Amino acid sequence: MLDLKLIRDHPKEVERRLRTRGEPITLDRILKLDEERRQIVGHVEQLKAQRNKASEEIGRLKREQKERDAENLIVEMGKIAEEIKSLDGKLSQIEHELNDLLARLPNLPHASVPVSGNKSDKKILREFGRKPEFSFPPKSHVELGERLKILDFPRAARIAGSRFPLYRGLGAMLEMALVQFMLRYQVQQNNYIPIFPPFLGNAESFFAAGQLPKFADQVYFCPEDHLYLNPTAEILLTNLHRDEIVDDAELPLKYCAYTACFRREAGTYGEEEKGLIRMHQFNKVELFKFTRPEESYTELDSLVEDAEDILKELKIHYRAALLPSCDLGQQSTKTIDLEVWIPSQNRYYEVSSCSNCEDFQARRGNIRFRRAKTSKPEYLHTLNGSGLATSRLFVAILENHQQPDSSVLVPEALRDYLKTGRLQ
RNA sequence: GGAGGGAUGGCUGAGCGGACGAAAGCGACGGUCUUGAAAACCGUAGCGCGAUGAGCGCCGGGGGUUCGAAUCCCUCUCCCUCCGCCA
Repeated sequence: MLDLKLIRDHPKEVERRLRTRGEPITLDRILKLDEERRQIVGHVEQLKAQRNKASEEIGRLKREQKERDAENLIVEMGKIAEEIKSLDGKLSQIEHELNDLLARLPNLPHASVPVSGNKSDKKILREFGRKPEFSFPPKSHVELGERLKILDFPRAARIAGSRFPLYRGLGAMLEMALVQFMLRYQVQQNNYIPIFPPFLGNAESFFAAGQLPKFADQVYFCPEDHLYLNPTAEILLTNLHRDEIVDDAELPLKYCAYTACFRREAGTYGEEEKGLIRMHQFNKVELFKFTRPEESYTELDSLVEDAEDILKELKIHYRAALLPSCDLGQQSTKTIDLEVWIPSQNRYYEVSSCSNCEDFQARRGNIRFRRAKTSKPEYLHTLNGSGLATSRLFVAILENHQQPDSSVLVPEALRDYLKTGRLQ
């Protein structure tokens, strides 16, 4: 959520920056509603002041047994009460629409973000390793998974439907090993506090993180219980400190969490997204930070590096890309993606997306901190990043480390978990 | 799923229609005292809108009754106790 004051004071500037996202955003309606609201508020507050004074007077008169004077005043106030009621009604209507419009506005892109309407205009920041070279035609993870009997899409479809994963045998072990390894690494090497959160959340939580109201159609919802299934632990972790004033001495707070993630993926198709690439359910270890405003961008850089550590440990070729303005998620001011090489498709795929949301979520969730005992609470900044999504990592490991005989070499870092160096 | 009891400031907890933005205690902050600290004593202090003013709003959320609601009514959410069911 953007600060309404900022919109009011610099409407043209805000509009221009929002439009770099490539959406035809206009603030006219918001500005008009804000103006109307302020007018009515002025009027109704005046009436309420009058009412408060009279009510006090009535109380005093009754105590002094001046029933008749009190009675007169009560009759007089009846009219004002009605007027207040009608104005309050109008006001809540206006505020409802205003808040809804505000809640759907995306965050302002950061100055360092490349301005472009073309998603391929990302800036490659750095690469690690190089594309593997094969002396044989490399197979896709789908084919490898079938041969090794570690992935079973037909049976997953029987149980739940298309786009659900089913890992079997060493496949199941590998998936769990990745989760274990990543969680342990981030906790022990990079000092994140591990969290095992609920996998469902309420509407308030989904609103605070920015998922609601705009993206309601992308999440699974249990209407009987008013609960939403977790699409990313970012949402759950954002709400760890909702409606709290965090102690300044604790900042920056670094959390990581494993969760299964569920997404409806409504409206996504694509021949190339075969196998595990885009699922309704996948596993992810999430990194999350609450920081002071002035340190959030250096913390974003270190968060990206923390996620990169995992790919380096697993010896997978990847690149880090700064996304252009048109490719930013609604709550993000700046996003850096990590993309791994997928040989069978001859292209890179995102396995991590690290974003600074500045105070966008903090404002929605009322998450603040206090610099000193006596100072005013301020909104803090929230950052999130995958560290990493296992399902796509699983694909990268299979395809990048495959051998001529269709076996797959297990990266050193995972061998202790699997008790074997090779999937075959 | 059934039956009850709750939700008040950083915390504990009183208030149950008018002098209440809210007693009291603890904690916090400032001061006095002290070589320093503790104790004691004195003082300050909630959050939001608004201009650091006036004013308005906020006692779990939403709605209602009333001239006036922390207080009465309806509804939702959450927590606790008991019964039932269950990994």
